[in-house]
Amino acid sequence: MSSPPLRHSVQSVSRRTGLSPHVLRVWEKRYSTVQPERSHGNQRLYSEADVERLILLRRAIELGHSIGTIAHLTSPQLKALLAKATGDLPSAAPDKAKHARSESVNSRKLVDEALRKVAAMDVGGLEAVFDNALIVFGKMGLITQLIGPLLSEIGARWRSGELQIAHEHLASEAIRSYLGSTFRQFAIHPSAPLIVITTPAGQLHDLGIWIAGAAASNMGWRVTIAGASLPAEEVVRIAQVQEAKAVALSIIHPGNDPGVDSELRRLRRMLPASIPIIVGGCAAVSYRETIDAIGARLVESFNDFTEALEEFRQGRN
Amino acid sequence: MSSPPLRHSVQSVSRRTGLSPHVLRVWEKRYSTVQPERSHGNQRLYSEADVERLILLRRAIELGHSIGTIAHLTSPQLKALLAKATGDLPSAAPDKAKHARSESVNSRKLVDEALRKVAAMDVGGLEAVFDNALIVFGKMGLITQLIGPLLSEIGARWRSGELQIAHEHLASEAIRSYLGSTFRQFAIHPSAPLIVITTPAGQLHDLGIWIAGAAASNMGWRVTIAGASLPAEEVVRIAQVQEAKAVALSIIHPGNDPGVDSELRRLRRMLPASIPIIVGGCAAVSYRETIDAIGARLVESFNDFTEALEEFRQGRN
DNA sequence: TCTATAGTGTCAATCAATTGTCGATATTTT
DNA sequence: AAAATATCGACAATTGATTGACACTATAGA
Repeated sequence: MSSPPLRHSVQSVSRRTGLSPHVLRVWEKRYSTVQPERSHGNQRLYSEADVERLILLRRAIELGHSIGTIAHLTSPQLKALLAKATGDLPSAAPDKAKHARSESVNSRKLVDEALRKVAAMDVGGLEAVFDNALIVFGKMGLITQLIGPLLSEIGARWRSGELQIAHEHLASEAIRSYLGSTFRQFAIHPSAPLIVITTPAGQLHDLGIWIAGAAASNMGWRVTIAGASLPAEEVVRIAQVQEAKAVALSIIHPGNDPGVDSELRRLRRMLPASIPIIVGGCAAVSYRETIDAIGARLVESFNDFTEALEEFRQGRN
Repeated sequence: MSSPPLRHSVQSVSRRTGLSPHVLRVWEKRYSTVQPERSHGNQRLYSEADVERLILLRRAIELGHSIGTIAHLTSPQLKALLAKATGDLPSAAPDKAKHARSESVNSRKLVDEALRKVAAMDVGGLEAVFDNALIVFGKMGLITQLIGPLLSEIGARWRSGELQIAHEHLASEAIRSYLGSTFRQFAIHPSAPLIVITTPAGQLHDLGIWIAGAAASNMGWRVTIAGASLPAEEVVRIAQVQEAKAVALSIIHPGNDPGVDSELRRLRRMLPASIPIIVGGCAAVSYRETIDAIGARLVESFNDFTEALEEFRQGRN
């Protein structure tokens, strides 16, 4: 009741929407996109609803629509439009898009921009790029379209000597901290299914954990990040105590570590059969045989992972 | 009650908030942002709550809001505002923060409670304890009075077999993510001094990094977390590119690693003389000789660390 | 193929409001 | 005595509003 409506200044709306103050004003004038109140001194005061509407418009434009054709739509209509273009099918291929071009172009641009920030060791700038991507692509898109490709690129350039370890470390920490604070909505229902995420013992690169965690959290799961290099029996302990609905492993680095095979087998042996195991990460395919043998779910892409989550969510409720 | 409520001078508030004394005063005059008590001689005495509120305002401004439009908001409203801008999925958590039950919460009790949560692998509960401590003790107190002791306890109980690796991992991840999201909200002025924090090559336990980072951030520094196990030359590279005012190393685990000595020496050799090196962590004392030899600053306690930061802050401006 | 036109984003100029900084001087703290 | 703070008023810098112009793009039509 006591909530006097929060108002936003042009500048902050610009940050949140990624639209320049100029554009905000000119849209208002030409299309009456939103009509913010005015302050005593005639400055615009946007409501939260205004901001949300502007974000919707921004996303629609990102998909190739032109402002003139969508400015008059109501917010629900805009949402429907966006849902049709993206969310509807997680197949993530808006192929119908006469404008499919724009999406990949923008994603590519953002990755390049992020790479430049990494090369310049500009952590703040990198986070700004993430912020922008978050507006345009949403949380899931941020991961699939920006962070994923970015990591591959960094890896490639590191191998080619173009970037040093320091760059890789900085980027990792920035991504980890960004994901951590973004998907830290731990206030999720206690009834939500819970997933334990880790890497097999011996695996140090833990970035995959955070990416998977962010994705799962975004799908409405409670997430327990169990840290890296955890022996099977410890993973089992956690999963049991927390009554996890699934366990996910991220395998990134070495593609031929026999230790990983045995860890996978041990894990399957010790974990209650009702708890499925999901294995992903760029090196995961190398262990396909073992994964199949123990009946785990190999996910080879992001969509795979989200589908697996969907599938196991109802699982044994 | 017995403890006199801590009050802060303009100077220290200025450093912690990144707002100049001038701004603090003029805000107070124009917008009544906070109304600190006055000393006998009419000097301002800010409470911890005042500081936190100022930090909230600072962050809101960082996000593009103008002081005039937000100065009158209550602190919870400010938090809501910030949540909107960052999380974008805010409405989910209408904080059950009725912890108003300020029964004599002492730190010992909180540590015990936290330990119970860790033993029960209740990550959410652990974070709730952190939240609680944050309110009662403030950021610094959270670290010194809860997280520090908690880590020692966990370590002790792990050695005694009472807790397993899994517990330690869970707690580590929880702490890391909590600290990360708490202190990454700072995007302090570009003019603030910057510190690079890392561990010497070979050091894997990186929790100390996060604790130091949270502390430094709380003292008004910009923080670059450079990740763990970074070779000296990479640290140097980062420090130079980012024009760091200091470099901090956390040494936790092995007390007698000759590699650490040589890394320290290499670091000192390669780093510009104007950039001081701070070394801390529970195993740091073991390297006292080397630390002294290279003229680095050994910090043996939390207060030491904050003092060192004070000292180097003005450093070579 | 070329051109006209509509749709868009950006810019410049100007005025007004907002906000940060400074100087002068008196007082307090160390 | 030196350093830090308080107060007040003045001033400078930044930001925002408004208007009109301009440049770029795509497309319809000649």
